Amino acid sequence: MPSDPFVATLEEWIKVSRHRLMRNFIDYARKSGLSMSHIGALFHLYHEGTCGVTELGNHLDVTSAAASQMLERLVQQGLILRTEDPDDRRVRQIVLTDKGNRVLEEGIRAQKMWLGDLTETLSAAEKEDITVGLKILIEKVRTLKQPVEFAN
Amino acid sequence: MPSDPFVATLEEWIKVSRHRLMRNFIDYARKSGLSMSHIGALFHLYHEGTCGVTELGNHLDVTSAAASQMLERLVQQGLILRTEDPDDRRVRQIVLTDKGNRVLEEGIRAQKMWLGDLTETLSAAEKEDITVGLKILIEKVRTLKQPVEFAN
DNA sequence: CTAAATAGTTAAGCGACCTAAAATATAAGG
DNA sequence: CCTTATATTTTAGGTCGCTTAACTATTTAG
Repeated sequence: MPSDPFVATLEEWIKVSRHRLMRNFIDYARKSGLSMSHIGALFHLYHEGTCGVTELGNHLDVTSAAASQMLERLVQQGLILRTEDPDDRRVRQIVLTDKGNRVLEEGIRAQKMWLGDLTETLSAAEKEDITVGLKILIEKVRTLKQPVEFAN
Repeated sequence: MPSDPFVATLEEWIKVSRHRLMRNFIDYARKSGLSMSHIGALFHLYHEGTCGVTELGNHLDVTSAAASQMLERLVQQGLILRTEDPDDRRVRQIVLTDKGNRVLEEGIRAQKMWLGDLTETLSAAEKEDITVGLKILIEKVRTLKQPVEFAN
């Protein structure tokens, strides 16, 4: 129970929206047949653009052997592309394919539909008030130091 | 590219916070050693309070045999309790134990820490603006019809 | 009382995914 | 050139989680 009413409101909002995001995420994972590791890998690539096998393994906290095997499956499913780094031929450059990108975007679609439903219940004045607050939040989150090993 | 600036802002906020929530979630899943199904089951119980084996299987989209086996593991880990329904002795009543609750709350803590960091960067006026907007959002989400089979 | 339906568990088999260890290829430093 | 370090893959072996099918227990309907 935080004393700051702002913190209480923010926590409440995160709680409410987390329930929705989690459901979307879990349902999506099951429907797409992707494991936690797969999703972790695809999202890392989605945000980072490219990375090597060992690097991805570190990120997911598995051995490079495990990462190699998992990536092989993703290659076979056509979700990622694995090419040689011309600068250091020991390294593989992993990138999402168009199909991989589409699979991820699909997981995001359910959230957009939810937002659409939400928007319909709001008046113009309410939208304006919310927009003001969210714009501040977005700006601050962007400048906030990232606790994990990569940036947004 | 939505024409409504409100929708654009809301989508942007969800995008920014989703990145953070996903990372928290995936890291948490790996650290706690829980599979996607485990987490799906625990969260269902967290929100619903109790349910039967087959019911949970339907929710997670697996057979009742799979649900039974998974719940057996969760029982052994002390995360859930499985008792007989006195009204229909074929049915089992599944509930979270205190330990199960603690494990879930732990997954939520990382988010609270992030919010704490965020709060420190805000002025009182900014907090006020954000609070106004979020309170509207929370209220609307609460009254929004749930698309899935359960309520918040 | 008996037959059919329902809830859950158990058993066998399979694929996914992880690890450790060995193998392969490349790079970097004397 | 030779050694050592680095990046990845392959192999062998174990555990997990899923399915189908068979089985037990209980309830419901006739």
